[in-house]
Amino acid sequence: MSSPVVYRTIREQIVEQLRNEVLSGEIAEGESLREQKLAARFGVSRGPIRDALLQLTQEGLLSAEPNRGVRVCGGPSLAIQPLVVETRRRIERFALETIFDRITAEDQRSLDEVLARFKTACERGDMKEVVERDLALHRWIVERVGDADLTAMWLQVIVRMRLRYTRHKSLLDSYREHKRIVDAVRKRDRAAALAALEANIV
Amino acid sequence: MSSPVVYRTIREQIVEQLRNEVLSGEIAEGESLREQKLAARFGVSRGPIRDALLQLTQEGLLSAEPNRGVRVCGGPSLAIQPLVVETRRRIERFALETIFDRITAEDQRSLDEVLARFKTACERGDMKEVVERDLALHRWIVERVGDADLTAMWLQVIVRMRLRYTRHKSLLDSYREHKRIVDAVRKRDRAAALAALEANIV
DNA sequence: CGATTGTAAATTGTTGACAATCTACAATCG
DNA sequence: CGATTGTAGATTGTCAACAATTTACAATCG
Repeated sequence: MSSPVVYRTIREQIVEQLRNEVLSGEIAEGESLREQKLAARFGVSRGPIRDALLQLTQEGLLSAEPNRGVRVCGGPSLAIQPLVVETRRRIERFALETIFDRITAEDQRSLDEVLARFKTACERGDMKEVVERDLALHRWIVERVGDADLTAMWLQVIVRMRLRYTRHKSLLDSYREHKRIVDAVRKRDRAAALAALEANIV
Repeated sequence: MSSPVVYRTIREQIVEQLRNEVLSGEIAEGESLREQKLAARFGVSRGPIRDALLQLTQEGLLSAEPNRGVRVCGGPSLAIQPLVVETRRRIERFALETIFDRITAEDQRSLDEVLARFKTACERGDMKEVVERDLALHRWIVERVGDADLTAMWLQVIVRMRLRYTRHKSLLDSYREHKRIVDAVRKRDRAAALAALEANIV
């Protein structure tokens, strides 16, 4: 889980790069993405660009229309945030309950590592990385269940969630919330872990 | 909503055809789908086939691995069905509550029409069509909200749900459950509509 | 002067070809 | 005889080119 990412295709790399640029706001909402320009930028043919755009469209980050290209979606819908939050809570709660009794020492090390990276991101105050590392911890929990359907549902929910770091005085507050989760898992305190997890998802 | 479907691209057509074949079991679980064979079968180039396969992979029906093609996924995960059912219930309940006070006479006509089609399918006993028409009614409710994020989340849940018609003595029981929803909407009885909707999602 | 038509450029959708990777099987080795 | 290597065919990933559609702007019409 902490192994370096190995890319098998050009598309994977482009998907990840564009996804990060959209999520970080580097590419503005409403902006059109041009296949040919992106192909020139990445130095590849349009094929994998099209694939990447299609994937990100399916993921919910982009919005496509036949013959008219794709646009970056306006951020997640405000109207459904309560439903998104609740859904995410239930998915992650389900995941944590499912894996709780099978957490290994290696799992704990992975969690600690993911948490440490999150701490570093919070200390740096790099919002892009904070978001990435925050979600990485939650993703770790969901993926540990080993059910592709669960992971896929979670992903579709997470891209539609408006993360709110403004509720913290400092980003390290967010780190502490996550630490509470990881510590409770270490102590084998199920109730505390679940409570900490849910408290973090607002 | 009852207007005929107009395809803008070859891909759209292929997506729909393949999706139906997968959902109906015509293409068996675990079976590999070959781009070149499908291209020959549909009489088109591999491009739109690739696009269609990628889309269906993102939808959760297929499973892809770089350089190794795609396979039809084993049906929805059993382990997460309770979560799927609950999630779907909450999404649809949210949708019905949201639209309840803005149902127009035209909306009611659409609902009646969708319901009539479902009744016909149940009478015919054509399971493929039953499923399709069953979901069409629920989809109508969700889409009526007019929030793309909500619809997308619902779609990702619905493909992971194992529909259970075996709980009925007859398919017409399922029709009657749906009729209860539509009738309650007609009577403007919110509580009854919500109860009927949830009773149908098991 | 607003509406309509025509045209060129930009862009997407599709096609066919080549490169890269995988699979299956035969031949060789220890 | 099991393990390894080599080869051919199948298949996917990518590329470049052509066809189809859209966009933007100028010219023409009423």
